[in-house]
Amino acid sequence: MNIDYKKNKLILSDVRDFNIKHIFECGQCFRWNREEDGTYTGVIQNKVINVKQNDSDVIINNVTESDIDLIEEYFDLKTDYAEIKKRVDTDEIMSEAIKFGYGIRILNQDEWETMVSFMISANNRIPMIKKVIENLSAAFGNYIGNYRGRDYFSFPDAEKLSKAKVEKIQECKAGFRSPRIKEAAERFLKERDIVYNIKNTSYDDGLAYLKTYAGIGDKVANCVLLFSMRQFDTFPVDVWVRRVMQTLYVDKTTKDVDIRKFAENKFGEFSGYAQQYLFFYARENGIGK
DNA sequence: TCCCAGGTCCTGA
DNA sequence: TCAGGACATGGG
Repeated sequence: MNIDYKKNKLILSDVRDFNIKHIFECGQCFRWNREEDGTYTGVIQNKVINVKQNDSDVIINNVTESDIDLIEEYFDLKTDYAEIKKRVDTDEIMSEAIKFGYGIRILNQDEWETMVSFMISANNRIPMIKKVIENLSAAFGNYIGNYRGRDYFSFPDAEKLSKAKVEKIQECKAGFRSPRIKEAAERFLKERDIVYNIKNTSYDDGLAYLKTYAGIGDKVANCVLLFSMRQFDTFPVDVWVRRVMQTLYVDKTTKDVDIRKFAENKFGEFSGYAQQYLFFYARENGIGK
């Protein structure tokens, strides 16, 4: 892969194991939207970024040259996905799932944003989760600018949310999660360093810590660990993963935590990648539904 | 009207 | 420990 910079664009050429639909629609992120021309626009930190793909060329629009490191980190460009696929390709089911979602990459997202986003995901639908996050950003984030006729806002920081009235959070349609979001913001302000250090600590310690937040249970904690803390030996189990696992691997009575442990045992340090291939495969094909 | 959604929390055995 | 219900909100 090569990276060139030209006029607000980063051009990645000869990119392998990279597909924008797979990356942005495999359920790991909520702020990327497909444009009419097939490109995706989203927000990273305080930047609006548009991503276009032509086969093995990927064009990252609306950036400066100094954003190279950020982009490499965010899109996990230094990870060898060919190797990961080899390690996760344990049976025919996984082969099928990997073939289907061949261009999935696990994004390296911000811890705070991921914590709140997945708190919102509890007992909610993906379109609604996206809407609530957009509402919160518009209400409490900073205005970034207009891009292709739409206004964009940064994800609200903890300070702003900690000061917000619960009713105002509720107006963003966060429902019963509203007081939990405010509480999490208050705590995060004091414990920011602990949270940002979880990527350097053990999976077990990180999991235990995250679950002490109201609104973060086993599933959400594992998503946060996987999508923002580079803990890849975790296998979050949601309704889709539960269905596909119960259909294809374990019996119908197996509980979520036991499904997770079964998979973590099977896929080891690559569990998170396996989970993403399976989630995308199950959801796009309605497996178990 | 009822059911359910990338769950979590609380309660009562 | 563990099943069962509540929880905001909106779409099917």
